[in-house]
Amino acid sequence: MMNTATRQKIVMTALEMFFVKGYNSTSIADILSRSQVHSGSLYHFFPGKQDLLVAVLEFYRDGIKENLLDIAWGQVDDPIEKIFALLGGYRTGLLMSDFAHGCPIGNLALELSEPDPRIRDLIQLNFENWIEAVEHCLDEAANRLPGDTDRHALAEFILTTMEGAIMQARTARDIGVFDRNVAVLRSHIDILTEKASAHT
Amino acid sequence: MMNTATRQKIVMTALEMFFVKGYNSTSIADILSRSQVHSGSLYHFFPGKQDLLVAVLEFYRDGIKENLLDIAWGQVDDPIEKIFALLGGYRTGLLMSDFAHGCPIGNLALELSEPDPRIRDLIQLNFENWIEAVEHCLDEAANRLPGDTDRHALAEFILTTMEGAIMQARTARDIGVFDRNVAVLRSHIDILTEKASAHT
DNA sequence: GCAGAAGTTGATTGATCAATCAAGAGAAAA
DNA sequence: TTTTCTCTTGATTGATCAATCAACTTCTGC
Repeated sequence: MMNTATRQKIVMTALEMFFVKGYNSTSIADILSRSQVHSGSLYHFFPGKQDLLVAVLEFYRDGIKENLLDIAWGQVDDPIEKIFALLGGYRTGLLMSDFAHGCPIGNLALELSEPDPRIRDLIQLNFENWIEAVEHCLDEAANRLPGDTDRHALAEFILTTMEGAIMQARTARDIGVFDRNVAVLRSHIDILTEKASAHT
Repeated sequence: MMNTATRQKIVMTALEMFFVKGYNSTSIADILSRSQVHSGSLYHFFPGKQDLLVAVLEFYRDGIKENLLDIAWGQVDDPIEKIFALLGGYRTGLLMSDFAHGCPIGNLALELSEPDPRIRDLIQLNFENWIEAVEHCLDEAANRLPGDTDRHALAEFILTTMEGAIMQARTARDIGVFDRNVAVLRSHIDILTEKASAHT
């Protein structure tokens, strides 16, 4: 796959606009005017709007480590604190954007009810990568959790908490909802670690 | 507010289409052809598309008890089981619609990032009513929970779990994700009730 | 029965949408 | 230099969008 400067500019612009305004509400004309590119160039690289979304999701998938995990985990070593640092990254995103940025993938997941299979698979893959990263943290902390803990299910549940907490915080425009949700999750994980340490 | 047969037919059709296809992806023409109503009649009752959405959200708000809670709780007395019966209702909706129906309000909440204040307030109100209903269940079961339980925060967390679980289940088209999420929530609440009973 | 209000019809409007395409510029290979 | 391929330009297309409106019918109060 070629990657000229123009192509990259289009993908970066589309990424931001799809994630803030949503896919359907972002017009090709929006992307063209924002990125200072003409329609012919866009359609030279992408057969249609859907293919542009595919490129955006592939770009996001390939950048999850550098652009999300490494930033959130720069200062953190403890695997369980890494999980909450990740959630804290989304908290910061909410506050800094005045609740405009939530979870890019979550927005698309609900907006595109009957999407192109390529798109559904990429959304699913982005979820799976996120879950896998959290699950890896839980694996690192396995000795602090009860032996029968289903760590994959717990990682899925942490994604669930993040997505639901963002949804409610954005609607209420109140970070308190987000914080209370994370606090309940924290208490659940605290209980698990206490249980595990009591059994040793 | 008047409520002719035509007006109601429009609201019911819009309700279903907004909730399945989303607001932006549902055109007025879609609603007109499905409801067998002509555009002049629609615009006689509603100044614009946004006002139709307002009417839909008001209708949903007013019907939450009869159309959601009473149905889910018909056979259930135990307050904690009522909560899981409510979640089971969404599970059934997912399965029966082949993952087309999720949570109507959740979809709109993420789709409309910068909505009309009336619309944002109505979405928020629908969330609050749902949380309040769950919180009332928790209040009924207060003696089975630890004394320091923040029941409002826990009710918010249950909404979070429901929304996040639906999002993931729809994306994966797999009810297993939903079930695992609910199982983790169930284990959390079980731990709380065990804790409370140990202290008496 | 009559007048005015409420509701209906459906062709039509202008805006905006995604997408097209012919013409040409620029770079690279021969 | 000539040829070939990649990339850019921007006017244009037809489809679809939300919304309008004047003419018409039905209902309601008197």
